[in-house]
Amino acid sequence: MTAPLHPRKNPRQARARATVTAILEAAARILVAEGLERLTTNRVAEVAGVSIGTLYQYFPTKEAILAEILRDKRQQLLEDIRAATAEGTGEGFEARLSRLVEAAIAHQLGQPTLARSLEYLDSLLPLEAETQALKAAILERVAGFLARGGVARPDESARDLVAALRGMIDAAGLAGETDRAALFRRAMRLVRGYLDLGEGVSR
Amino acid sequence: MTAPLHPRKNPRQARARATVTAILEAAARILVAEGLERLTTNRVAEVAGVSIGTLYQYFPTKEAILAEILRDKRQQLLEDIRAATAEGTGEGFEARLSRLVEAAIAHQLGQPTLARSLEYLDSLLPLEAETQALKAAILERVAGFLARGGVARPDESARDLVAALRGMIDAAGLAGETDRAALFRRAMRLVRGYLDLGEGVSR
Amino acid sequence: MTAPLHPRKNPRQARARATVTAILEAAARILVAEGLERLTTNRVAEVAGVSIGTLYQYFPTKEAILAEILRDKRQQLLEDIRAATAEGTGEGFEARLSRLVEAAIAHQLGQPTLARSLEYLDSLLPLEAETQALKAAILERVAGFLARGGVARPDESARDLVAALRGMIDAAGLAGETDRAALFRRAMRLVRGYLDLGEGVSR
Amino acid sequence: MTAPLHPRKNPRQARARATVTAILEAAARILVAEGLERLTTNRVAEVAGVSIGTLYQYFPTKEAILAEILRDKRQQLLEDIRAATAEGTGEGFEARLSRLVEAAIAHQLGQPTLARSLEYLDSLLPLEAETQALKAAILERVAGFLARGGVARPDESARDLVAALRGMIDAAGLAGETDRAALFRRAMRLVRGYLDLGEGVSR
DNA sequence: AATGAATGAGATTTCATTCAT
DNA sequence: AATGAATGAAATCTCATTCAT
Repeated sequence: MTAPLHPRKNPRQARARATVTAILEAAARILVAEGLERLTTNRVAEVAGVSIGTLYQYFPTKEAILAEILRDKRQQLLEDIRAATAEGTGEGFEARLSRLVEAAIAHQLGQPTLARSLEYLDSLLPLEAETQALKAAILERVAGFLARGGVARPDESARDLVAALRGMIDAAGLAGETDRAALFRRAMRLVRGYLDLGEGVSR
Repeated sequence: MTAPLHPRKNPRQARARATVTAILEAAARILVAEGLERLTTNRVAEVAGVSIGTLYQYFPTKEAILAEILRDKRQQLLEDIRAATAEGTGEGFEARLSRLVEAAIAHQLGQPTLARSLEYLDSLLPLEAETQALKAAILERVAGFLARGGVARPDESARDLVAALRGMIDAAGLAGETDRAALFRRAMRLVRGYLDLGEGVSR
Repeated sequence: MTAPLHPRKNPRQARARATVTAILEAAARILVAEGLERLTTNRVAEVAGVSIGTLYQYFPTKEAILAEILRDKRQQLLEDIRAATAEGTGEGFEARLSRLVEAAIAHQLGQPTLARSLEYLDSLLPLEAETQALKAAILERVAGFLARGGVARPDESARDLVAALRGMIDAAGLAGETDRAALFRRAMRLVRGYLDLGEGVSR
Repeated sequence: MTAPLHPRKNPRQARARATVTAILEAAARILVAEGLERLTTNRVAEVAGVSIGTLYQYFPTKEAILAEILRDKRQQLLEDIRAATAEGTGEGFEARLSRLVEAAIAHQLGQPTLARSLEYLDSLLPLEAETQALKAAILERVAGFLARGGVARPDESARDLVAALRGMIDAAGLAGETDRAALFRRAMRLVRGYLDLGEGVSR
């Protein structure tokens, strides 16, 4: 129930690191192609080309594998958001906002099955602190950015916008939409509208 | 996989109807309280107070039960949307839009676990035609409403708005928000902004 | 860890009761013939002639099966001891003592592997209250009997005698001894000696 | 099953001897603290501070480790019994008997978990010849001692007494008894009674 | 119509042991 | 001599579904 979601061993040798990578990639591949319910530890091991015993050397439970993937994805998103909202680039608020929305689209549009599965996972597992912290850090970063842009109630706004964007991008992905530029324009309209930024040039 | 998702029998007698209702309510209750992965057919039967054999008299598979619940929910949402967007009430576009958003909040905010589970189910199952048709009908109805309001690309806009609203309301529910009026105001801001309706009186 | 050791279902139909009996008998048979470490749930189901699923309908864990067997054995021993030490039969202390020793031999000598396994189990499992209570009841009954016979420190003496007797009978069984009369005479010598009863006629 | 239970290598070098000792001590420690079922070869290696590969350099199977521990314990008991029953010390039969019982208590009372596990092991494994021979040697030594004291059927008596004593001491240990002097008095009563030695001064 | 006993494929996980380095 | 990554048979247990009554 409160089983550890952390990896079991820190792989020391190069071979071991390759094995861990293979397992994570295999699991992600299955998630992308078939979804959560088709992902079994046996299948992960098989796709990764390792034995089931090896898988369990590095991950104490199936959930630990999934948690690791989710953590990786979130970590990556957080870094993209940091880059998009970084200070001192000479860019204005709106330019940064654009890059934020672009990052969200890049993060989500490619693999809707994976994104959906991970999101469902998040509500499913009593996720360990670090992954929850990443989620909080993402919201915090966005809220900070909004606050510097003069937005009222930045925490609430960050939550609203992140969730609305995710919903919209996810639906577009499921509907098979691939024109990122068009999606970006609509997403910007949504965000700017919520923030009462007026017409803007990016329209 | 290609098993029929329709109920096996058309319950004609009162007792049979009561049994079907009990099963659906039991399943919904489990979904609300514990989520999809804790829902087993044996548990549904137990909670419903019928035997597992009886359950399978009325539903050919577990998925059929879930599909029925999803169908019911969607049917209800469709009707609420129809009522909100009905013509000839003397109301204007914006008033109807408000009622649409209110319907969405009413539909989603109460039971986030249930809503999440059903949404995940939707992406999970090869859902049967009728349920998919309901989803399409909902989008179509919203698109028609938007078109009558002069919105360009109504299909795309309907999909965007429904998805963004769902994401935002869902996140608010998970975050424990209960102030519907405040949520409504922000949702309206989102929708009006996307539709470029200008400031408005926010109702 | 603290999983329930009680049966899962109370079998209502005759068939179900027969199944439970078959499972318990199969487990006991494996214990007698091969010992604890060869006993697996799959083997128990196979020997019982039921499917593994059926086994788990009635017993939540492997330990629950073993606990039930141990409980049954103890219950039976307790009843034999009660009969042996019952009041109002007109018998004297020594005659009852003889019957007590006879009961111990009858209980233990036949199936040394079973007895050893169950004893080891006892120290292994955090056995549930009822089984522990039976153990205590047995000691209490013997202690009460000794007290009525004028023995000092009856609790301590009961524990000593029960344990010493069990050890001796167990060793005799393992060594292949089958002459119960001879074993009985030595056991009586042990017990009478410990109790300082002098030569006695039963020698 | 028919695998050799002897160590694989004769550790000639000091380091190798230290490794073997570390492994045996680690296994014993786990046995004392957690019992047989928690003892795994990987855990033994970890606790011993060596790699699993190294462990298998010195012991062909897990059982070989356990057999070695049992052999050591038995060897030690045999030596204690030899010392207790040695001739030419000017002591009489009863004094030697006392020292025998003291040796048994010293051997068994301290670590009931270890003792239980080893005893169970004995009945479990097809133990290798040397360990069985030690067991026989112990009984033989006790039987010889009893024979010199004029006891009839010395082999049988040795088996009975050793087993009864072990049972009694084991139960006292499990019950948490720590007063060795009191236990010794009762043990002597048991032994003297069985041997018909009369009241005695109980030392 | 209803029951509930029974099924068994399949999932997760462990652990003694091997072998390339 | 030592390491530790890798193996895979085998164990426990679940749960959707069937079918005799």
